[in-house]
Amino acid sequence: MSSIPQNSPSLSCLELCKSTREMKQLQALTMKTRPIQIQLLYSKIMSAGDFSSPESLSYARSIVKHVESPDIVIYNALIKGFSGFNEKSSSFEAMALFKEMMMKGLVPDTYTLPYVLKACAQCQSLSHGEQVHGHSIKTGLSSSVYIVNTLMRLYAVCGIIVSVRKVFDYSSHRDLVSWTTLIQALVKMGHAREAINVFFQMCRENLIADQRTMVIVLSACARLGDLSLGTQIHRYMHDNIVDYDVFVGNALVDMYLKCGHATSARKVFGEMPVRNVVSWNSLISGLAQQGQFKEALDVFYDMQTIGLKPDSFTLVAVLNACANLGILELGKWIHAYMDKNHIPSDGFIGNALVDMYSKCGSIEEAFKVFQGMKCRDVYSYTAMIVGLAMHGEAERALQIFSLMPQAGVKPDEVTFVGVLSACSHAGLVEEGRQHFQDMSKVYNLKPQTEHYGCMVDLLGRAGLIREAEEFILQMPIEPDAFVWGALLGACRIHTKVELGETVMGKLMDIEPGRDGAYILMSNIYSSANRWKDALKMRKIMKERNLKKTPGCSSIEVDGIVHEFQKGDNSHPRNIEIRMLLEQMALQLHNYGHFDSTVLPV
DNA sequence: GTAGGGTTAG
Repeated sequence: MSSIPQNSPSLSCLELCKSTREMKQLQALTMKTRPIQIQLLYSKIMSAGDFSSPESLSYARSIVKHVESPDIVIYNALIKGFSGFNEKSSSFEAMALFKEMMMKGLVPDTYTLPYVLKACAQCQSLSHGEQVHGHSIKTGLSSSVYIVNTLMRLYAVCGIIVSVRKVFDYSSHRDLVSWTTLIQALVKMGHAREAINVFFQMCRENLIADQRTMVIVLSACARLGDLSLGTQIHRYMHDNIVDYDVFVGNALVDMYLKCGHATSARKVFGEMPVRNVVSWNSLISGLAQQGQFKEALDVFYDMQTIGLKPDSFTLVAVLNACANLGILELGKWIHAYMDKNHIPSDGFIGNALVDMYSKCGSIEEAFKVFQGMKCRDVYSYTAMIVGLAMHGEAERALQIFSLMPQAGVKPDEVTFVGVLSACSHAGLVEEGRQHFQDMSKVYNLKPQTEHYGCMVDLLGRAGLIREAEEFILQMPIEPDAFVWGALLGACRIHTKVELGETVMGKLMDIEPGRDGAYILMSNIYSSANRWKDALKMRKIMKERNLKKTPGCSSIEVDGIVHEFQKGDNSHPRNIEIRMLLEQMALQLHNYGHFDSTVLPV
């Protein structure tokens, strides 16, 4: 390059270029004249840093093909450029360039390797990454802390925690980024407790965390749902004067909610000097996860009021709240909003939509969304199957299930809860048995108590009480209240007093403080005309002051949500509602329906 | 010119 005279006309023209387009024109001219100037031109393009689009990068790459001997600076710049896009083809290009430079005998430096490792990480290309790792050891570059950290990152995204740990343990230089990357990798792989231990170890080595470390540590606390730990970390931030930024604030809001402390979450949220859409999403979805659906919607309305545009995370959380409150109107509004803003009903949001429609009683709308989805994953299928089962459409639920293998979607444990409950509702004993068997034999899934409970329910409803009992005795895991409860339910339907009493004993051992079993048992006695015993059950419940599971329901009429709790008479139109309920119960009674749960209180 | 951050479903 030094051979080019400083007064070269093309160089001075180059100084005047203001855009890639102008440089392209100049390049067309120079290409024909002196090849060496292409390299100069190219260096200029590099320093202009116009790599905002893959197109401009490809263009730069195409120029390099004309350069006789590109140097390491050019390769580094190109590899950096291609590794800067979160796209597989770009990452592959970066890796190809790395190979190319090696073939040309150029020796990568401490800048090259982090760039190319970033590309490997982006497309989770472990084999390429391992080659680069090997290369770094051979050339002695592996002592560079940047290379150590990008190697750890690579193994972390590939999910190989052992290798992350190895690189960390064997490296002579570690900095805050190394520790943070290790902590992050552990959290990601579900070892949150260990991540926290590593954080404390880091503190013992007198390193002070910064915001990025704190965000990850807080996410570990959130995963653990450990409030006292989370609070301790919050205090650490105060003591070490770790400044809040919006990321830290969001992580705190999320942590407090996942630890079940909505008050602190709201306090942090309220004190945040800057909030973004993620802050709002954390609060809304966190409240919904805590079962505070109405509160979640109130926050959503506040967000609307300040004019902040919801994103797909917001919409998923709001749909979740709608589903649980049965607010079809708002759910439909969200759907319309999506259409208007060209948000496709795919992925998380499509699944949330299916769930919302089916829980709000619009099973056909749910089906429409499900059918219109471009890609369906196990969540989509499960939501649809569970929804159909809930609506008593067992045949259709099982039909959807049968489509899963050909779609290449593997059912999981929750899918089978849907499948088995569909069989149970439809009384499909043989089919249920088959699916239960397939669960472990074909799909290699371990049945959990929910699945055993479904089977007991299935057998029990069908009157196969003895078999249901044996089924429980043969369980490889400890039966819980769900399983015994299913058997007690069967005893109620088929008036099995003696067995009911035995099961009742088991349930009292497991869940002595719950009222459900007493109510069922009392109903069993009533069915057997043993009124005295039935009354005794109710009396015991009162005496022991049992924790009542509050029966709760809600309905939305003209945009207003009306919530009802068991024994709650606070609704302004309570009297009218009670009268209507009584009439309905009477009519049901006249039609031969004697279920005590619908009789007037 | 190099590395580490938060929120979503059945």
